[in-house]
Amino acid sequence: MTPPEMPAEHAILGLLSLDDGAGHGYDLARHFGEGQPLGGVLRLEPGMLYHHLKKLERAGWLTSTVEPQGSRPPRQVYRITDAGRGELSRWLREPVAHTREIRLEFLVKLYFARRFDPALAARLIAEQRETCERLKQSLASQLASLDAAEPEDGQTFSRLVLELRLAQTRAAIEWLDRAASS
Amino acid sequence: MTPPEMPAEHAILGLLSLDDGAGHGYDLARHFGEGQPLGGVLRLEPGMLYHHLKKLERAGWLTSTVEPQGSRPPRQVYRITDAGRGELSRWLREPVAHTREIRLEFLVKLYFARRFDPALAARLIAEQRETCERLKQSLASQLASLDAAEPEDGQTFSRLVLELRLAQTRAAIEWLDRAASS
DNA sequence: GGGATCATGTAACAGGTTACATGATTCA
DNA sequence: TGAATCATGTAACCTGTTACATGATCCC
Repeated sequence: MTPPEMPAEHAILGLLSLDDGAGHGYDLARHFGEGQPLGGVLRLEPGMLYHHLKKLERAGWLTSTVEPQGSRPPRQVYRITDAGRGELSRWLREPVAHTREIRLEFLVKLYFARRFDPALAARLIAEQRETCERLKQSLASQLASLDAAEPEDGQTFSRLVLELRLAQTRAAIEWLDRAASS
Repeated sequence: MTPPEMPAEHAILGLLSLDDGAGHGYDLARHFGEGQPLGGVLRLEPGMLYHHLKKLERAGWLTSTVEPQGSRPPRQVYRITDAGRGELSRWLREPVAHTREIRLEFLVKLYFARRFDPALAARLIAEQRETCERLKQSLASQLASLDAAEPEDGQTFSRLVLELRLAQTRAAIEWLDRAASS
């Protein structure tokens, strides 16, 4: 489970959890459109949304029932399970491992953490900051050992790569500090 | 062709172009391993590499011939075509559209631009800087219009999203400025 | 009557990841 | 004898994108 951790599926769990634990596809879809705060971070087309709902049900994190609507087409109503709530809160407590995941997955975590509980959001931000700080140290030491070795072909390029990562990580840390005080 | 532009395939074109225009899969694979400068940016498993080689041949950017080796297994030798060289140089002159693409695609472009011609690298960096600068202005104005509107629910979160993008874009610009002078 | 909205999907395709298959040869 | 290297791939699986299919109802 190290690589992606699927932010889309956790976002669905989060929305259902905020919304009394239940909802249907069409309703959830609105949150992932333009103009919506979540839509500014994570775009989800209807096709993928329905796909994720089925996957979450297979995983035991949702259950579904059909609700006839009379005139309207019947709704497939999904309800989050205890296992689903457990998975959601586990996910909300873990910072992301890589700087590149901050743009998408961390922002989604932050969105829900803030809505659930400001203290949870504060802890998440603090732990993400620590993770980034460790990464920064690691990158800095890699840079130092590059400088210590004798100059090789391609060494200038490798330094540029490390410097870019370092710059992005530093920017993330500064942003996290501002995020902590809002 | 707007979204990905497949850096892996252009990297293969670039390697062949540097290496007298021809090479075989196993040989190319070494450049994408650990310790190699390109491998620090773009990891390519053998399976995907051979897949890309066939795709590039279908596109007319490579041709292939079989070279028997006597004792060793025969090699499939790929040679870059004029169309392939054209595509490569087109790609090398275009900056990437989004900040998130700098980490992978722009770095690959930069790697080859530097090896082909320092002047090409300098132009690429300058154009990428302009693209980032335009992005920065756009983000800044989006932020300003958010602040001008009356406070809504979720507006704080949307501001955080924009501030993160702005911070990452600013960091990229500063890095590009350092890259220009090395 | 015609378009937007409600509501749920399927199909086709593109791309990536991991693991495995094959089989000879060179080297410790 | 056994591991690493040379050399090329296939298979299964997952994620994601785009477009389309269906059919009713509400509102102008």
